[in-house]
Amino acid sequence: MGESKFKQKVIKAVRMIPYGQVASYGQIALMVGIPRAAIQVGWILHIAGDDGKTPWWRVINNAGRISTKCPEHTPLLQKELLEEEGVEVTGKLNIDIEKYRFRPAPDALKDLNLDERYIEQVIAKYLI
DNA sequence: GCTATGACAAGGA
DNA sequence: CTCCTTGCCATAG
Repeated sequence: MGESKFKQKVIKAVRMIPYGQVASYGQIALMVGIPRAAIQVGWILHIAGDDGKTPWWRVINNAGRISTKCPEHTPLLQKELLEEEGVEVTGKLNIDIEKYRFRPAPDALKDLNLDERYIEQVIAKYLI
């Protein structure tokens, strides 16, 4: 399986999101070391997220909205999966992202091979 | 190596 | 609020 580090790290980061919490695509991109690759995160989840082990439904856009258009993984399905975990989703697919946002501990980020300076940036953006 | 493609993000109209 | 534009960058072909 000659998969890229990027893909492996995205999957790993998404699996870190706890039950009942959510992260944005940009947040995952930041966590894997490529701050502006949010759209690639969506692409990875679209292709490889549905493996039964990766909670793709816990990833939404930073505006707090469900943004999948995939016919196999519909917005309604994502809404239902989130609601099963206690995440409130409005009829217009809006979520209070700050209320449910995954705020990883700095130690957990070290598992993703990031240097300390970079971890400070991640913390500054999402943990404050 | 180049072009096209986006489950994005942020800012403007 | 919604819609559009620009910036972005990993893959696929």
